[in-house]
Amino acid sequence: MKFKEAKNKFVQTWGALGSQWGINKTMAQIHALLMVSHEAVSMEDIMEELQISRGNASMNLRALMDWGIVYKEYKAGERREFFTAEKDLDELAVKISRERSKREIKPALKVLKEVSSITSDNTAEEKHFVDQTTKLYDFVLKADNVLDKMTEYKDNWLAKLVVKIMK
Amino acid sequence: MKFKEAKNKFVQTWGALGSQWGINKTMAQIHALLMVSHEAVSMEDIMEELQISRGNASMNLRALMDWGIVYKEYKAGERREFFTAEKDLDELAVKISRERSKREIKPALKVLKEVSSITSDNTAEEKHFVDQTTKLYDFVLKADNVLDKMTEYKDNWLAKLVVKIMK
DNA sequence: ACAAACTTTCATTTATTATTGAAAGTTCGA
DNA sequence: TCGAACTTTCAATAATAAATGAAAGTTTGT
Repeated sequence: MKFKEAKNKFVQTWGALGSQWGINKTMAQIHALLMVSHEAVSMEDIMEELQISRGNASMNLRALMDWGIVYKEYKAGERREFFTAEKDLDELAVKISRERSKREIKPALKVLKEVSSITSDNTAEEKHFVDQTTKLYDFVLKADNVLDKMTEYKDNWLAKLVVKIMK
Repeated sequence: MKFKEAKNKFVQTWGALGSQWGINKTMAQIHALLMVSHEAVSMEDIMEELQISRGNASMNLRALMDWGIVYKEYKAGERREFFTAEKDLDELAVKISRERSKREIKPALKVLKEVSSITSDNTAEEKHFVDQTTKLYDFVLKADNVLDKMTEYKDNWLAKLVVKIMK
């Protein structure tokens, strides 16, 4: 396989993977492209390589920056902006975890707490509902805490986790 | 909040969460509904509660059964089929992890291995590509192994992980 | 072997989500 | 302060994904 082909395959695969995890394809592709670029890339070049419009590039770059995993860079004497991705994988995972926790898990926890707190008539049906949603709340809370704790290690957290868990 | 309202809110929330994680809304809603039902539910009742068509219900129940997190149940003297969800959360998490690993992570790993194995000319560009995709391969492989190891505990794995990790 | 009771399939339709591109906005140098 | 070079916004459009529903399929009791 030649470099260009490999790069393209990587970008496509990363994009498809993104879709399956609820991240829009172009966003994941831009991220992939920046991850494997050895130097910062202009919006123009991103548009060209991925064959996407200016608006699309702009919006998804903004989203990636909101996630904190892509950065703007300014080059001396250049008017236009360049972009780079976070390339440290531990850091990348930490940021993605934090964002998903904040955006999705925390709000879900809030709802779980609410719905598990209804004052139930004691029908079997309602008792089961309260019981099950309470368990779910506890479970998700615990999982969220674990994630948080793991990412606190920050540096090399996955490797450290491997050590802890394998023995 | 009344029971019916709480149940509905839970089902809606679970559905929305599903979407954000790449699982279709109805599939997640059916799963939510079954999770909090104290007894097996017929297809007719699912259609009624979620206001969906027969075809939709059938297809998503099939998908949930393929994931191994919803089961068919037969009641004595009843012609129609009833459905229940896996209610043990450890078991549920294990099954979801296994499936996502099999369907998404493993294939991605295959591609990462491929693209990181190109014979690079030694341009900085190509060297960086090989380096970065190799790192990514190692990272994803390690993460997948951790997931696997964790779910091997099966019983109460999250609680055990909490113990390991917090100290 | 038939028909009632039920489930599955899949071509068509509908809903959702992503993308485009042109206009508006911004920044910077002269 | 003007205008060139660039970026952002957002209404319109296109692409994708999900849902419908009627026909085909299956199972079971008689």
